[in-house]
Amino acid sequence: MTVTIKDIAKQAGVSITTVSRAMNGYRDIHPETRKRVLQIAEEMNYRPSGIARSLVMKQSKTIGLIISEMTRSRTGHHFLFDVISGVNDRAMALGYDLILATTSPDEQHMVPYMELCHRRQLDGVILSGVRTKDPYLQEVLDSAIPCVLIDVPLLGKTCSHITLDNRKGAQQAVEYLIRSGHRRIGFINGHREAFVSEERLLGYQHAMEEAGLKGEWVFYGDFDDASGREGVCHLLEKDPDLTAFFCASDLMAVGAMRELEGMGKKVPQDVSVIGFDDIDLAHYVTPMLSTVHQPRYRFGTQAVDVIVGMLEGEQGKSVVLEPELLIREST
Amino acid sequence: MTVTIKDIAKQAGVSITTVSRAMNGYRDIHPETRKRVLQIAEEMNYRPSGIARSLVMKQSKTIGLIISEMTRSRTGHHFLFDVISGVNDRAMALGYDLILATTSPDEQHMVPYMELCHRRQLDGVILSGVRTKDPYLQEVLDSAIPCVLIDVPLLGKTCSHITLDNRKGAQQAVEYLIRSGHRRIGFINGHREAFVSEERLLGYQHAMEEAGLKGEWVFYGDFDDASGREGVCHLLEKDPDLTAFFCASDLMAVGAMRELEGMGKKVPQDVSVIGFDDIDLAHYVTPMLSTVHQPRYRFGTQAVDVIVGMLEGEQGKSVVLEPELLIREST
DNA sequence: TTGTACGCGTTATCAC
DNA sequence: GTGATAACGCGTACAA
Repeated sequence: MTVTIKDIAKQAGVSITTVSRAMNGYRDIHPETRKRVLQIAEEMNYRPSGIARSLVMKQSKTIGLIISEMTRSRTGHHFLFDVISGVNDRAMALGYDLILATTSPDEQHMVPYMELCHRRQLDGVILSGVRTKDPYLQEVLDSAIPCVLIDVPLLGKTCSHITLDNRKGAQQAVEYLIRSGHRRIGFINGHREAFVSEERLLGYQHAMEEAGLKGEWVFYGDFDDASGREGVCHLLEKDPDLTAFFCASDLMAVGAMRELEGMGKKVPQDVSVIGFDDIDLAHYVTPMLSTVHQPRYRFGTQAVDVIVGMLEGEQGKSVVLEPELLIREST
Repeated sequence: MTVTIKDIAKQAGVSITTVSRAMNGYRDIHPETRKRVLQIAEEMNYRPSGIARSLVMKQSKTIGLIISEMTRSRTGHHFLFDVISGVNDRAMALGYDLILATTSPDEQHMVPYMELCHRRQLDGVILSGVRTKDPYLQEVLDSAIPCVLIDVPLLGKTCSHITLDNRKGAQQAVEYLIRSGHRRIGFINGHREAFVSEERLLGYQHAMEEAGLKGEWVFYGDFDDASGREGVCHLLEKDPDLTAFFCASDLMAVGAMRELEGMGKKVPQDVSVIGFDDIDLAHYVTPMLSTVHQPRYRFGTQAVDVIVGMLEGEQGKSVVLEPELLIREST
């Protein structure tokens, strides 16, 4: 038997209205009464029902974190955990509960999405892992419920996004390689459906052009280590004289290093490798991987802040975090 | 304006009762009517409110995943992500929503715990990261709501747990080292407040005794790589002739390897190292780490299954998963 | 300062 | 087969 305000009311000899007022800290109530009510509530071990409250208040104090392809891609692991962690911490701190959900790209016809939103009356939603041309992105935009996209640059009245300055990050990495004397630099990118891939490519190209370097050695992988290996093979085949690789993920960078080792090339003596993300792995591998750091945890906390901002009437906005180039042993 | 069954009722010219029946697939309703109602619902883009439903049904179709010290310990990362992933997938598949929450050991006087349970009317709860002597464990046990503990061997009417056969896992690892000819084997354990630590110690001791080995070289760390390094120093100081280390986590094992390298010892030529967990990192480091595999994802899926089982009236039970020794390059 | 009464969106129990 | 109507637990005009 869960105890409700009605029980408390009876016990305290007042009406439920009074109990409700006491609980919610209204001032137009006799201090004596409030004290008594509060004490009785305490004694009876009363716990308010968020469910009932949501129903009448029309807001659930809940935000949803929807992740695309969470399980499928081993890749996401390192990135996602910190994002989840950040979202969770910030949401809790602000008094929101967090509902976690996932979609596969196939079934994400917005059906499960909108359904979840209404079913749980989500106050706001954070989307991660969405591909640029996901069919239901438009629906998200049209929807009235505030949402923030991670790494997808959509903007709307109730739609914000948060991302890293990927172009700048890539540019810094490549510029560093160039300053280190490299001229023939391969770029192992992520898949084409990721917005970040476009941006990182732009950064790569820009840095190369600025330095007056002509060639363009680009391979499209899938962010995982296997495609890092592929990338090395593929690019080296096109040009055996490459002396450096910039990879769009640490996992691909590690794969690249392993492949290079297998081919008898030393990192960083013979060829330099630089990654992207700065996952834990980056400083556990040998040689320790130079990389572009992403403040993943902050992606999460900021996402929540942006949502709450929109809940308070702010327009959708664009948050761009700063990358940070970390030089370790692989360059 | 969210559309409710009332709107549909009006539109269809029937009562809300009929609508409700149509939606929930009752049979005592005219096929024609049901069809019409369903179609109108579809047209109006109706989404049922789980909130309202929960209120009257007294069950929310929601399970909570409560993680202790999620952010604080970098250690948990690799273990937790897969657990979360498993819980999420299985919960979704079974029609449950997942609420994620965290506690710090300081403030976990059950207040936030029980509060969350009632606030969201959780049908069941999964706890991870709890330390053996957390004060509020008892409360969890007493509570009427079904819960399953991960890696804490409590049992009750509505309380199950799920864990690995840690003793066997440790034993297998140490036995392997012994079979490989090692006699002086150090054990770098996790902290004392973890149940798994006790079990792994037992496994280590058992294997040593079985082989008639007398010495016992044990160090208590904290599961992270830093304490792996410490462990090596500490134990080697006590006995410079140790030729192998069994570590209660992969992270500690990696730390141990790094420390050994720093001391000029080759792994595995001079000394063998074996870890526990089988996190991704294990096969990215050089040399690739031999370790005891934990089916983390299954921890998650099983946990959900157990909860649902209890929801259907089953008693609390104990699920023990099988470890698997993975031999790679560090031994 | 306090109480009455209504509504939030559903399901369930009755009648009809 | 279908429709009132009463819950579910809470917030809140409006009265008193």
